[in-house]
Amino acid sequence: MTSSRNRRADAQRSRAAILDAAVQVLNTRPDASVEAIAAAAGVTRQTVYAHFPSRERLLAAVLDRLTEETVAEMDAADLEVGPAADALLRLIDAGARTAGRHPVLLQKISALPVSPQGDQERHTAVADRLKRIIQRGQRTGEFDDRLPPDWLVAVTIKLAHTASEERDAGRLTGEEADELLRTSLFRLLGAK
Amino acid sequence: MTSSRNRRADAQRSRAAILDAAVQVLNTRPDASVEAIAAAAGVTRQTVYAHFPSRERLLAAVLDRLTEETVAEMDAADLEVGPAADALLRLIDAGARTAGRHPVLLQKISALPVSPQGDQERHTAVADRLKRIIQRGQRTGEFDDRLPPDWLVAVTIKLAHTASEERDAGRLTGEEADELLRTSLFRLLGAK
DNA sequence: GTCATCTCTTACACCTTGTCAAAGTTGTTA
DNA sequence: TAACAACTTTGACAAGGTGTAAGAGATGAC
Repeated sequence: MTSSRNRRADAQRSRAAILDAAVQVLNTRPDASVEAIAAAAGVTRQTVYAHFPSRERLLAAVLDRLTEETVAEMDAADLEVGPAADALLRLIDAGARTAGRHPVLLQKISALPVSPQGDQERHTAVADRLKRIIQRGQRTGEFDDRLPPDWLVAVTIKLAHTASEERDAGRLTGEEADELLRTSLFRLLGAK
Repeated sequence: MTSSRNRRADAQRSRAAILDAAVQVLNTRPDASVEAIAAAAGVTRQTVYAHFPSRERLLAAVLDRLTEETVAEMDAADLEVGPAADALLRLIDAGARTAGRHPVLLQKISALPVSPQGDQERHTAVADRLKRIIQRGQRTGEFDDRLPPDWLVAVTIKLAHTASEERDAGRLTGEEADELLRTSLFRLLGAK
């Protein structure tokens, strides 16, 4: 739904290089300067400003890119197929995998002053897919339907984050985190 | 366990004024400059630096103060008394009340580059109280004991945050949020 | 090959953090 | 109450960040 209509191939390459560099640099140093990002992209700071009007908008574009990545990986996971519980776990796994590739970035940047509106759009992109699975599970009776889907969506995302954090902090192994997350989710959803 | 040994009354007043101002200013503008905070405290920027070696340490001190506040309110809630489920709800209520007084600040600052160590200490202060209740509930059979207390602590905190956010975002009323939180927590804890 | 587009260089204004030194002021203590 | 130490203020500085601007140079598109 966007942008690059009639842009020179040159410009598109620059934009992509900047975004790539931003993802990489910000992932190890979330407060990196525009200068540093430009340098990593092999470009001048002014060129960055030619593509993104401000640092904030650049960060927003980075988040958009990561969200697209995540959504794509989720959509490759055949969410409409099989038991809702399995689809749910596949979706969470897809999300965790892409998020795991950019741990620092997602941890630090997501909580920063980006746009509240864009934040909403990014959120709904993945939330919608989650909601569809939960609703399907409630329709088929796999999940209890006494809790509203929107609430369960929010809670599921938070639980997944919790599991990731506990694993990253070394308080749980990967298997422990997976198991606890699965058990907790099923209790919440009233699965089975 | 700290600091102000033999400090002039003057200095203590300044320090308190700075922290008060910081809480107030940062709550409406989380990225306020040290200058702005100093001005709100009726003090020069250099005076702030006389008390706190850096902006970061000032923010850490602010978080410490809010944590103390929260912990105090929690300890006033008779957590060792009555059914664990009730104590749990009282604790969450105490936390939500103090956190509700500084919504922006807690939302934005907590995720910022403060110290990872101090962050841990702050976290354990409230987590310990939560953990004690959960363990008591598991001992008495009020709660299921198949999930480890540390995990349940982390999840409970996250659920409480979720409820607050959904309420703040206008997607739930206060009562709805309370009810959903209660139901979800009890499912997770295997209450009853 | 021309032209519009994109990039680079250089430069600037402004803000913020952190540091320093010297001159004030105020609390404490004798 | 006088003297001293502790605290605050004023003024100034360096370093580094964001955002803007103009003009010269390079390069893709047609």
